[in-house]
Amino acid sequence: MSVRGRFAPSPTGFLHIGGLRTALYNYLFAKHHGGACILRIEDTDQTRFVEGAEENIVDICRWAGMEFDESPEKGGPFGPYRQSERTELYRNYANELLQKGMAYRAFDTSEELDAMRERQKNAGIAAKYDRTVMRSEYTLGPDETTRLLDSGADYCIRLKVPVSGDIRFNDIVRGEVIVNARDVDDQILLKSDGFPTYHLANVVDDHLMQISHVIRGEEWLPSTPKHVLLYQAFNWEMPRFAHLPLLLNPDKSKMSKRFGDVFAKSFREKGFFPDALVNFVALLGWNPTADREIFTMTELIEYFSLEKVNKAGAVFDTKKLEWMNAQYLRASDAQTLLPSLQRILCDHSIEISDERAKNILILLRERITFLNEIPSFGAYMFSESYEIDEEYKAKHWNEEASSIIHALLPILKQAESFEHVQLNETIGGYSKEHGIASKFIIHPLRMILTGKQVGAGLYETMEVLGKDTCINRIERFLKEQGNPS
RNA sequence: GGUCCCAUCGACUAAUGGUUAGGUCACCACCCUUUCAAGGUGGCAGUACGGGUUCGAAUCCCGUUGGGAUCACCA
Repeated sequence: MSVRGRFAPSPTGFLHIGGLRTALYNYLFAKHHGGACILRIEDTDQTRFVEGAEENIVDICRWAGMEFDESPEKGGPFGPYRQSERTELYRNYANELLQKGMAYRAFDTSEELDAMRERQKNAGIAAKYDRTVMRSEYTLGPDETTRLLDSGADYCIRLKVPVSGDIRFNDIVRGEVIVNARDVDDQILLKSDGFPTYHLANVVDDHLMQISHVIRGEEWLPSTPKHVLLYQAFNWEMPRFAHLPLLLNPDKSKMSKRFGDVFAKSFREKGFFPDALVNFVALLGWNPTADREIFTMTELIEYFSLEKVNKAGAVFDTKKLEWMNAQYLRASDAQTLLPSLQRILCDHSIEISDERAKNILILLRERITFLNEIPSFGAYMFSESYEIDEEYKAKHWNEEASSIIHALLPILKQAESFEHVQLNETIGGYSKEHGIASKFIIHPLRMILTGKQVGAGLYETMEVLGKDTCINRIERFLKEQGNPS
């Protein structure tokens, strides 16, 4: 039987980084087995619908390098892939359960339900729907039920959970899980607005869409027994379950906005590369060998296995993510990065040639984490109005430095080549000839040319800056300093 | 609170009964050096606790403790 996985998010907001990892694991697993990964939108809660959420999910997954085999926009043999377009289906299946006596109608109002929970809380017992005392069709009887139905009263359909017996299933990452039916609530399957709840819709769709593996977050583990009961009630073959460990805040609670931005798009906006994010997130809860850190999507697919997924939750360490991004920044082909860099420069109203952008990129990328740091980190590359670090200047600009630079200027002007190797010879030669330690030359020069004490090698920097620019900057600086009065 | 899940350095993890418990991030030191990085070398640091089983336990079993998830006409 072929592997069919699914990512089934609810369009209630921007895609969470945890959601991205769930999508990724589904994708990696399906692709590893040469199977299909489908996207299904679980929009059965009309009250929580958020405009644009579905687009964001699709957009982010594509950005991350995942292309679904079947989806709302792409279609497929088991569509539609939006649950709100399948409501008729769920109603029919709910009715089937009603006929089989595996489900029943309940007429309680939310106030009555609240009161029930209040009573149970006061009595110190677990909150659970009590079909023998609430206004279910069992307490109401057939006549009253029919009368209520005819009068158009609101009702929902609940799952009739057995009063005793074990419910068990085998989870690929957790092993066998056993729950007693007495601890399982009579879950609502069909809401009074005619829409299904997650539980019904997800079981019906996973069956109809022939999903072989349900890979989802650990937060679904407690409701899985309900799903098992549903498969049994329909007499359907169960998919295999795999509940993924949670992504955690630094304090080990479920990763949330409390500790910063957790939307996948925020990481994109900050400037993380999709490959780096995917690489990092893949290694949160799974690791093929632990003797290496950098993997391409193709390699992740090749090595992925659910058996090696960890059980314990994983703290999301932004520092390590940043390190990884820097690794990608350094290892990536400069030519490939060029379009992104040009876009960033364009956003800063900087217009330079590809050739020059590439040189700057190669020069600076060793000391930054994000591509988008280049405009500010390398401000002196793009404008003559870069600022000079006063502290750095105070430290390295004095009479001696002044005379050195004055003496060096004509030499630089005469220099035939401004390639860094040549500059090394020219300036290094001057240094040797006059017995001046090169740092007494390099610091003042760096200060004048870049304004800051952090940056790439000076000769390389000068080469990229170009002879004219360097000479002009030195002359201008000397002029400004020379006549204080 | 009920139910369920989990437990190796600060963090991510490797070691599926036999290792001086390994790697990566972070941190510290040193080297390199032209500043800052990067890179290199080294260091700090862990099997939550208590019982079993076994010749031998991070690994299997039980308990304790701790953490987490979940208990909606949300997903």
